[in-house]
Amino acid sequence: MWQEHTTGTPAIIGRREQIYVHAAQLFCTRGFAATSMANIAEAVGITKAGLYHFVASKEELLFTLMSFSMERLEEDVVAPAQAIADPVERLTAIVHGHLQSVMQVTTPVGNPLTIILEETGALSADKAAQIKARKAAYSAFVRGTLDEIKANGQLADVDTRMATSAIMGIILWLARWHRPDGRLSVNDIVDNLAGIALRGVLGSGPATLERPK
Amino acid sequence: MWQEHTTGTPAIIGRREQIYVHAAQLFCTRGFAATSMANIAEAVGITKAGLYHFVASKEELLFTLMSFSMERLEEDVVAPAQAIADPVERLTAIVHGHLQSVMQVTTPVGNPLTIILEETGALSADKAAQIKARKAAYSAFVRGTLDEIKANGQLADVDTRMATSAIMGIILWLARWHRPDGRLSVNDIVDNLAGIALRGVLGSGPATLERPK
DNA sequence: GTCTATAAACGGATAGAC
DNA sequence: GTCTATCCGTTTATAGAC
Repeated sequence: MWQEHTTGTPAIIGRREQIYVHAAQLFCTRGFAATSMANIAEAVGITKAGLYHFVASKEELLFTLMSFSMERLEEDVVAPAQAIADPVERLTAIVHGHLQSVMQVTTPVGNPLTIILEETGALSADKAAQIKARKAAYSAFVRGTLDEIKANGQLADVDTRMATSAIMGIILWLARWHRPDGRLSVNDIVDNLAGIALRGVLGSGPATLERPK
Repeated sequence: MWQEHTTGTPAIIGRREQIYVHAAQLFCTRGFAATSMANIAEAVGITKAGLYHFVASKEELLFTLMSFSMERLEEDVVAPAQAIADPVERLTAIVHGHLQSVMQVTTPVGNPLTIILEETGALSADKAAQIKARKAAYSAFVRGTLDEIKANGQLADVDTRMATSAIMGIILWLARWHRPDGRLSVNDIVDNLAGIALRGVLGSGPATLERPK
């Protein structure tokens, strides 16, 4: 589906794929509500009516993109990590995998597929519930792994919900700001951020930090 | 300006303040583009035309809120931290201060003043440039502090831009998910997240982390 | 599959009465 | 300071020709 993934041979992608790529970029840049179907049609190079030959509605288009995004996360990040028994190793795989996944598609507007996942407010109640449930399952997977690490005495003295939030924050913020023309390589960015996240949540002795007075 | 700040005596706040509070909450929940002036008027309890007696335009309303939000950050977080000479102490104050600031206004939709700062795309070019410049100044302040820490050999082996991003991600993600009815106290959340952020970026010996194969 | 044309509703913003 | 009424551009979505 994603144009950037095609390599070598000239990209031959159908109208449907073109629509998804351009819609995701526009939703990401301007936001869902500020993007009109006419904007998307123009980006693709067809008319608004032509666009409706492929998609039933603007909302269905967003839902399709969100579902695809969650599918990538589940298949590319969660599934491989689930095969890892050791929780510290598993957490390392999750953090690196999710960061890699975010960096894999680098557009001038960040990572559209990750960013549009925050537009659940634009979906009808039942569609929003579906996406939220899949997000909650991912979050529970991360927290469960942190719980195991804590049970093994390998976690820093932190609440596992807070640790999950911190890790998510680091990853999702990357998706917002990263641009393909950056100074650092993909691997450098992943290593830096994963290092900070893992060092932050994993215990390395009883070194506690003081709050400022 | 902010309703939650009033204590003791019954809150007597003017129309203008009511408008700001409700607009910020709506912009935060639905997004700027998805919020109509009629929505805001209804929340305040006046008509759309009545609303225009107080605000010149929808965009000016957003800009006012964003400017106020940056003012709070600069006065409540940056200014006190600038008085601290030691860079590690200063970073600790910044992280705790910013987290406290985010937690100070806790609505059922997170922290509106922080979240609406991501709507610069809805502003005209010159207004957007003003807000972006103030954000960049804050970011440079954090990174400069990290540079000093690195020069003192007290930073983990990370790029200071990446460390800034990680810290921001942790704080901004909190602003998105936190709800006032939570299980943990404000201090617990601040301490947990600040601990993770500081432990992540500060060096505690040459303990490097390996990437998964 | 893509177009022109158009329906029906909603958006920001204003005029002018009270 | 708040209202009713209204202007006018834009929006989602559809009808129907080619």
